[in-house]
Amino acid sequence: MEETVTADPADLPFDVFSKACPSRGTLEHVTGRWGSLTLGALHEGSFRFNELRRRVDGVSEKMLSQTLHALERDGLVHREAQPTNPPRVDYTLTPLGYEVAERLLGLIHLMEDRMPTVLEARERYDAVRGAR
Amino acid sequence: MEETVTADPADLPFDVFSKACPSRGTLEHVTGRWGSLTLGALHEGSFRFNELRRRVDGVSEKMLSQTLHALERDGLVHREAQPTNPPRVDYTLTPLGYEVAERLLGLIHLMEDRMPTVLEARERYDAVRGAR
DNA sequence: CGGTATCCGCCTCGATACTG
DNA sequence: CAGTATCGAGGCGGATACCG
Repeated sequence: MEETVTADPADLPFDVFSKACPSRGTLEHVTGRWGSLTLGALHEGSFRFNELRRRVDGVSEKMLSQTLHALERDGLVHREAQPTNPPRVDYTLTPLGYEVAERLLGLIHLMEDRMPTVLEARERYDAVRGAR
Repeated sequence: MEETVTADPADLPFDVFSKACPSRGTLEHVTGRWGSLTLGALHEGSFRFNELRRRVDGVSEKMLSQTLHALERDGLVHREAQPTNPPRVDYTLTPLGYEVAERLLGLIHLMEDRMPTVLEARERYDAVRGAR
């Protein structure tokens, strides 16, 4: 077993395939459109709000704020606010967030790496069905 | 075999953090609500449409169909239809789909394993801010 | 069985304006 | 700078009906 997690999945009480399981919600925060990109960015280090906003191309203030709150609540992101003027807030990953980001980035890099294959597959698919 | 990707990410032309990059779309198919669960299920083997529907608790016919089409178009899922009566269609992962599912499951299992920590973090967060 | 077509509510998301 | 408040459009997704 090359698993680094501690137990056999079948023995765990949390099964993401089950509709009611809270792990599904957290998985959605992590893998969601902005969640994945935010965690990916924070893996590189600490960011301030607007730095993050520029890094994650296309995210709105509202969605970034919402995303950060969800990730903070799940214990993946740490928010450090300094009561200065102008205010300064730094976002970093927690140890758990870092573990999650590692795996997420593995996935992201794999996707980026295999995009030529994906693009070829799309062309083939569209060539057959695209006559629509 | 540790890293199976071939190049340094910085050298690749596909950057998921860029709004216009097609890799972002594929990442969303993979990590999306139903995409991730569908790939996770198919990692266990071949499934027929309604088997999959039962396995992925809560998915509707429409969304499963839509999800499978997107994944097939991206070259992650192979669809094998037998022209029998009644019809029989089997879905399996392509080699690329299998690679992707491996990483995705790594993430999913980590999340399931760490849910106690997540749940604690939520309680702490809600205790402080929940007094709303 | 394995889907597609259509309708439609709701909730996400983006744009804008405003606050500390 | 670091957000919150509000609003309106659109698309996600469920329910239903129907086809091969």
